[in-house]
Amino acid sequence: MNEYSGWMLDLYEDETGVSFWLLCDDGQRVMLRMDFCVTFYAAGVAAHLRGAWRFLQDKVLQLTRETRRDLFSGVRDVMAIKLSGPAGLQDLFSQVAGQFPELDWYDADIPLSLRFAAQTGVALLGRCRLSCEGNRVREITPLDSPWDLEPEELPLRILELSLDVDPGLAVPRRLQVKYERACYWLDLEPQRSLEIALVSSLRKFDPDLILTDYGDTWLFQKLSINPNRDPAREVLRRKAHSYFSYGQVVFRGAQVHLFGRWHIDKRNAMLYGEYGLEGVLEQARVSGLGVQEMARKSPGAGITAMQMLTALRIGVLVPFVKQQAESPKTLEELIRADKGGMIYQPLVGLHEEVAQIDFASMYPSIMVNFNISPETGNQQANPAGLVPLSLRPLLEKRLALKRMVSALNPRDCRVKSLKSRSAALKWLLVVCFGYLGYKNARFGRIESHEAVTAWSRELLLQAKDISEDMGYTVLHMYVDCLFVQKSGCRLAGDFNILLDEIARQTGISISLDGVYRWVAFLPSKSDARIPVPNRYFGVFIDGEIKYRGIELRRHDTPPWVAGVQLAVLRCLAQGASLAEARKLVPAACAIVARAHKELRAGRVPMQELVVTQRLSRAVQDYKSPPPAARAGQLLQEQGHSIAPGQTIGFVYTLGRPGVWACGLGAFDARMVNVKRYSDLLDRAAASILDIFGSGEFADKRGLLLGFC
DNA sequence: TTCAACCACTT
DNA sequence: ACCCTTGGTTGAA
Repeated sequence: MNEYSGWMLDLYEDETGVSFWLLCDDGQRVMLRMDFCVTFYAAGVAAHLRGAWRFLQDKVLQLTRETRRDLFSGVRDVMAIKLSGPAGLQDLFSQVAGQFPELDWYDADIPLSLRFAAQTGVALLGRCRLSCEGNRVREITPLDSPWDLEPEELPLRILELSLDVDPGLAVPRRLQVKYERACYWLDLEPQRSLEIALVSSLRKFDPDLILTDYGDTWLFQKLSINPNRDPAREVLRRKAHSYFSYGQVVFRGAQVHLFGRWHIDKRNAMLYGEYGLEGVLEQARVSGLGVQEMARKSPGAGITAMQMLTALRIGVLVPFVKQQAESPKTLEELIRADKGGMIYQPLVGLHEEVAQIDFASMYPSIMVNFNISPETGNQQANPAGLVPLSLRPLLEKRLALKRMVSALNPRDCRVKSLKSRSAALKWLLVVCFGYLGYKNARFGRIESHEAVTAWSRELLLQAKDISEDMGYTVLHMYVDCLFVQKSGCRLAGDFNILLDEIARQTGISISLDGVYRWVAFLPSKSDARIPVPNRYFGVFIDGEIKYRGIELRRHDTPPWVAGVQLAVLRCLAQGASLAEARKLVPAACAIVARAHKELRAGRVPMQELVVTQRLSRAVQDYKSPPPAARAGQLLQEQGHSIAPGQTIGFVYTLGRPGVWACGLGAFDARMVNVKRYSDLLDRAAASILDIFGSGEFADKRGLLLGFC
């Protein structure tokens, strides 16, 4: 008998059960094998079940009759289909489900790592102790939990590979290799020598993680080496695809997954930029999904995984496809229910003595506090539902991490990692609400979705009433935040009593985002009398600038325009009060005027003028192609492949087709459409400056140009 | 010049 | 593998 202890790095099916990799406490990386049975279920009318029984009889380890709970329809008689290992489950299931489509199928598509976590209590990235005979595991015990706040640090060996240029824009020539303190460049040609050098680096460093730029979409597509730690495996390749999410088409490049070690392509990872590697690991840890999966999938996949794990633990069947349709509604109910979050239009203009207060994780808190779940009838009195059960630990962990951050000195080296982890958990929480209303979610139900928004409106109105009772004026409310004003209240402490009272009465924690020196709520651009929600900017008492909805926040604002807009804001932020900010308006105008001059003189670098936009469809499917589609067409004519959901970078140019696409080769600076950029800049400047004067910014600019 | 269709983005 | 509106551009009358 051998004993091992360490972290579970990787887990995948093999011929007889599962293979997994352990990062041992003594630094060894070992591969072990374990017997592992898997079960899935079918339910339905007896005749169909008998047919499926006969079909499966000689193909599986065991067939039994059991009773299990379906979240929506209650206890059901089911046929349990047990296999001796996960290998072949997918094939068998698609065969039998194809033959007997009338049956309801359960637990048929649960990721292996979740089954393993549910059965053994050991999750990926978790610590465990093992007893083995040879390389066969006989006993496995968890040594920690994904909910530990400060897990022992995982001593990962990371190898970084990055190209000298974006292969979408130019032909890469060299590859940078980084490992611990080593850092060197390799030539990409001849490929044979590159491969020999890489194989030797892999052997020498034996990394747990290969972190690349464009590894998915380019490098590992091109190379013919096997970068796995498990040499018996081929890499797993997934094709590029586009899908619809968050109301838009998203393009995912092809993927290369490894066995025994991980590959993450930073450029093909969903939200890597938001929370980095720390965040990805945190999401993988709490969701139970593999690191390579979690990095490339949306947080929605993580939430689904967590709900599946909860279902496995509490013995609820996981439907193969969602069973529940929306229950019929009267027209009146439809109209009443079809509302999102509460919005109270802002009072357009500049304001002082204003605080912004936010409910913390409002929607998830509502789901937990009011027991919102498909099976609970959204009644608090019922036993805790599946959705709140899977959400509560997440919510509590994030809160605890945030508390740890605020207890530390901001310069403490642990802060960054804690913040990344907290941001990663936040995304999981945010997406959970959307999933309640998502038609293909396994555990969604539109009534629950609506119950959440109904509660959120109720709570916000409650907060408004409390504020007004306490003598504050509410200037603006938006979904989970409110802006309150009271003369004499200029410091954070002045709002404590209000915060305490709201938290006490609503039962949801609320925090002060900050107190503004001044804040501007902007009107609609088409009609200056009409306020628009959530379009504002302001300066907090500590000098920090906050802005929402203006050009700076948009992805398709060229960096140059965004930069000037930010410079204008920073200029105004130098004033200690609104009165002083007003005095700085001419200086801010001068910044804009100088920027115009730079542009006309051709001194703005091309990269600063690039607009990036996402294509929602194939280039040829546009009826009136926007600039990004025309840029895409140019690229396509040059032989690039352009897929829906892909992001295109382009510069506005003179004449037809009016754009130049990044990746086309040489750019002629004389082609820049100066008028177009000039207008974009004026618009961005006007977004900030118009509110400071009664006249149009454009008029003042004309005057100011005379001075400059 | 006006207007409706179309499109991308934000929260 | 999340739902739903506003600001801006295009292209035809």
